[in-house]
Amino acid sequence: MREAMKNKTTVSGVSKPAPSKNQGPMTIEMVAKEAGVSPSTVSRILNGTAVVSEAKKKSVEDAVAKLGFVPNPMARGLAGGRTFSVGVITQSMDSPFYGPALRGIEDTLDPAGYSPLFVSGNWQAPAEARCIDILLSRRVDGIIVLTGRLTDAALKACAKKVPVVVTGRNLKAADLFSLNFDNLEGARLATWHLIDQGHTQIAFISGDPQHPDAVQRLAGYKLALEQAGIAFQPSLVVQGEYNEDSGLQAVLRLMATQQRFTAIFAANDQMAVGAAHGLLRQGLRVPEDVSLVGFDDLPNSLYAFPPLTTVHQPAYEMGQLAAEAMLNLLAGIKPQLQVPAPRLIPRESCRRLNR
Amino acid sequence: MREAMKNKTTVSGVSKPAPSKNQGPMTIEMVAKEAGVSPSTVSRILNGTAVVSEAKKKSVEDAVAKLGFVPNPMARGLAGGRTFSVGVITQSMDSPFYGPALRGIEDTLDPAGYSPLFVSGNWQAPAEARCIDILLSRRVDGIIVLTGRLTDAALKACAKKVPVVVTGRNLKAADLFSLNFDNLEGARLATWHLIDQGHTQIAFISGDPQHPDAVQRLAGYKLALEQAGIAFQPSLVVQGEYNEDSGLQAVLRLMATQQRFTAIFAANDQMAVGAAHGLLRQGLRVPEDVSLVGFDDLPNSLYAFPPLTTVHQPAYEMGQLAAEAMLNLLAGIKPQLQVPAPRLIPRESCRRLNR
DNA sequence: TAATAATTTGAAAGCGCTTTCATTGGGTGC
DNA sequence: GCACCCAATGAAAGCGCTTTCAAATTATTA
Repeated sequence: MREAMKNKTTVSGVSKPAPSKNQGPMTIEMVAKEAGVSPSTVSRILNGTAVVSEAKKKSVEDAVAKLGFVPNPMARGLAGGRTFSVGVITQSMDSPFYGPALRGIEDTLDPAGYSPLFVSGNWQAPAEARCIDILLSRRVDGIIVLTGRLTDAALKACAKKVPVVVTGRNLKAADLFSLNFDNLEGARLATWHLIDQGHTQIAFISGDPQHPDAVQRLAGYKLALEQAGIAFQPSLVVQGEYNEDSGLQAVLRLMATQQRFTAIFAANDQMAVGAAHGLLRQGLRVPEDVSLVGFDDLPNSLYAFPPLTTVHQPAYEMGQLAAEAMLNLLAGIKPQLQVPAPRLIPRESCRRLNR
Repeated sequence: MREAMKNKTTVSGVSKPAPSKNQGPMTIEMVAKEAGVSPSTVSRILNGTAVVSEAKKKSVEDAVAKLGFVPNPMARGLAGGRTFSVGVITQSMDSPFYGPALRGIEDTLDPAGYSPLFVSGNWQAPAEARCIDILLSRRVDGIIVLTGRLTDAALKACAKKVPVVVTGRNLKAADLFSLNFDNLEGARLATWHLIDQGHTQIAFISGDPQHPDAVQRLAGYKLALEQAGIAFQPSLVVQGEYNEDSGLQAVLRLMATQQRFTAIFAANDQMAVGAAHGLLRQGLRVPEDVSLVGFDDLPNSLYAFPPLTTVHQPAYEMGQLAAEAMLNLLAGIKPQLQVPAPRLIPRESCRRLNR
């Protein structure tokens, strides 16, 4: 079997376009002629839109293979009203956290014949709204929103026009599916891990309270404390902004208050890494002097110093799930998907407190 | 205004014919009517394709604004043969190195009215070839290839069909522009920095030699050595694979050889971080016992432990430049762009050797 | 076997836009 | 004032595909 000959659109080799008097781009009509049927029939076979006799089906498939025909998505889009593309609103193309989710989306959409269209909202509601406009103007068949700051109402309004899948929320509406990771439980787990190791003075570096997950994670922290019968101390909570530097600053502020603590739970890994630097700068070692737990399990956290104990958030799988949900929605099926439960990943940034 | 009626493009539902004349998607014809001109004129004004009287121009613009008209890209694509989208082949959506480049591309393309279409090649030539096929089948107006493993010939072949911009290479062809970062000079700089601090026994963790930049960086290392009159010792070179773990393994192998060295230059930051872990595991401190230099200046390297001395590679700017070059190519202009020179970023992972 | 229903198939009408081509009014030159 | 040219505009022909709609074919029933 010569694979090489099969596909003339391929670029991988030095493969020149076939010598045949390949006039301009290939059309469905040429396939029809080759197969000895009408263009309508070819279209029907290509899309599985109607029953066609086996014989014709075979001959069309042969013709398609022989000519290496690929339908023009523009024409398809124009005529059929579908573009086979789904918009994805992420916060930043290079976010260490959303990156894997994007990959999951791509990997899931691709085999289904859909292409993702990524746009960045940069953590700003107006920018995200603009993203939606751009995507709608590109006539995407659906939109996946990775968290973000849009109001629930805006999302529901969007879902009136195209199917929407959103992560990090809990809302229900027609043509709108939401996937939510259990941030509260994750944070509870993280805090509990520290408590379990004998810590009672646990500081918390929170994220921006504008962010629903930040709120949830704070709640999880409090819940664990409560379950352990430890009084919540507001002065042990310092706010960061989900990035490294803010974690570092948070630690500095925390230490300036003279508060005593033996452990820190940071609401995400980036802040935890920043915190580790802050501690070090103050002459404190992790985990000898202070235990540290993060949240997210970024790929990098395994190589943090020391390797960071954290709560695994399955970003790649979330991407896959979101894409799958979108495919369901697009197919008119109600998605029945569930996000994996949070899992604590113990590494070397914590130590058991011995009194 | 009833939103519910508007959405006839929805895929999931059975689209009903518009109840009233005015409903359904807006078309250029409606704008034409509103402005009292012909559709052709509207098109010409929208695209700036021909001279039109000021008066009509004004009235069309008003009509567009009033109706909130947005041209259907499918129709535009079909009729005009352009999609206003450019394909971008990256290696992985979540690569810490290419991420910023993607952002640069997005930021540059967007204001010009182009949308990027990102696809991942996963460091495999066949996958990249498939990416090209996908992009071509989507009828992108041009393709930006971020490094990758395709052969030069394949790229040139691709450039016969659409304009191509590629990073990490040096090739010339019609409708093909390449942007190359000076990896050799960067590596020379890094090595020289160590030499300058008194190191003479400098190990090198190389990247996969399949990779042109890996080869260049090795050459830069050798060049610096030569310039300093230090003999190149093959046994001080160990190969990694551009990821953290391979850096760690490389250090382990290096130490197993009993080779003496006071510094390591890793061909990228990820391997440098891995190397730091490997050294630590062997009881060696950075920089007290071994100085360490990386390459790339990943956002994260500032928060490595210790903050990593590295060679800054302007990924975001590279993305911008690539996009700009593509816009030039698309406009029929020959790009005259240049990549910024490598810059050493001294941080805390090196120390001066005092004898 | 005639008549009707069911199944395939092809012809043709768009989808919304760009672009060629022809037309309309002026200017211009003599 | 007439032939001629140029700029501005509109009519109409696609771009390549999907999807009616109706025709052609085959299966079923009386």
